Amino acid sequence: VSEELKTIGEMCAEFQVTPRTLRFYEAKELLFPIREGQKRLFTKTDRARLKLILRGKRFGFSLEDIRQLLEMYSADEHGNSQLQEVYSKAKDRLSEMRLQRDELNEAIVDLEERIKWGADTLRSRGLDPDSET
Amino acid sequence: VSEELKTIGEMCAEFQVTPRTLRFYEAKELLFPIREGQKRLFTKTDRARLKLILRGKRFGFSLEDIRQLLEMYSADEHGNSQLQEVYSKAKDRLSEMRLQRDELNEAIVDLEERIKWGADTLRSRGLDPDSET
DNA sequence: TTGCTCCTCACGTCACGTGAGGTGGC
DNA sequence: TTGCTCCTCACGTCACGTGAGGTGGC
Repeated sequence: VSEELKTIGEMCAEFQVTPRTLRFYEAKELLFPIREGQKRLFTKTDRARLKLILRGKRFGFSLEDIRQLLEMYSADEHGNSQLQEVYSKAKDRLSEMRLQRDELNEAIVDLEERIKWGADTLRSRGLDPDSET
Repeated sequence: VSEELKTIGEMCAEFQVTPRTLRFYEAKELLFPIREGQKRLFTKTDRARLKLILRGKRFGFSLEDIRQLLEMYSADEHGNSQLQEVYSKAKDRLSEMRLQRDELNEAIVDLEERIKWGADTLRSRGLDPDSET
């Protein structure tokens, strides 16, 4: 189809990243856009990989971790033990994320209390906590 | 009491950080250990602050963000306008944290699905997903 | 010609890691 | 003297941010 390849600008718009980030990922061998002279043209595969990269980053993986994971995905057909490893790493990550969510909830409650205290303190000094001044 | 003050080594053991990290936080004015000549002695207050620093970091806040939050927790001494400012910044942080919690929940659901998919794929290849090998 | 998007260096930043080389007290 | 812990530079690293200076096509 005519819209198979995307420019760096189109990629940035679609994935909410900067050009620097995409060039950086290419330098780190996470993406492999077609080179038309100097210009880069990103394929469907690049877009799929970028999606996984950004997701991996949200899960707290380093780019090097992600690069290895992407290699495993491409060696999908012959990589049983590799898939096992990714699977078990993902499970570890999941429990870490659940822990982090619980801590985050605690911290939110904690900060809410502190903010209430701040508002009370300001009011006790005759001030309006939420004034625009 | 006699165990009020802790050395950098004791702090590192208690909080699972390196000496470099504690010195770095002091340089960035997040911690204020007593200086006995060259040596540092960390107070109860430093320990309370470090706890909050490490928690903030797990939530992805920058050290500068955290420094401002810490001011909120010791805002008693500050003037009215200072307290106002810290109060409104804390409210900003709170909404960021709520956003982050929502994103984290999304990511958890996302990863749970992928893990299920991985387990199914492994089983379809006649493998036990949760084997120890 | 003017705008727009793209490019390549290459230095800056943030939060530390990691030696190098030295001090002080049991 | 030997170990141990502490210290101060100061360069290295990771994941980019941010100009500087230039190209190519509508």
